Amino acid sequence: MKYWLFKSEPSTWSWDQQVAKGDAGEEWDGVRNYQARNFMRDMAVGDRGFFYHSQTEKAVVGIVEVIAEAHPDSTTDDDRWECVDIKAIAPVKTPVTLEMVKADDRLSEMVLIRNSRLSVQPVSAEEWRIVCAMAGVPT
DNA sequence: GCCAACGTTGGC
DNA sequence: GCCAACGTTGGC
Repeated sequence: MKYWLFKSEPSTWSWDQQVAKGDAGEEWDGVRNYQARNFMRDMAVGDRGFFYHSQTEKAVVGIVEVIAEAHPDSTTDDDRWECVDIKAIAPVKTPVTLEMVKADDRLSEMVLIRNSRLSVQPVSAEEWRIVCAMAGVPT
């Protein structure tokens, strides 16, 4: 099982909207970046991810699960772009802010910090465990 | 609202 | 294949 981080501006697609989709989940569409797309191609059903709000909140606010492997992005005819489907698993007890991540030396290598513009990113098992602990989420 | 970082595009 | 120009993202 692999771990990931999905970043979204809450004004475009928020955690609440994701939760409202329930177990049916939703496409993580609109990604137009090769690196992000390639990470989605690496995903398998059952992989877990953090749902991160950029811009206003800048925090991990929920846990999601991959429920469908990469497939063509329905929002474009351009066959270069693919996306996975994800569903909300649980909210975090405590949002883990960018500030908190930056303040923790163990998380200094997170892609969130090293490449802040990447919207879909891998998270190591170690990073997953640490951030879940900060968030009050059982692993 | 600004700016740095970065990815993409297009001309050569 | 290189590189300048440009657009976008996200943090501050």
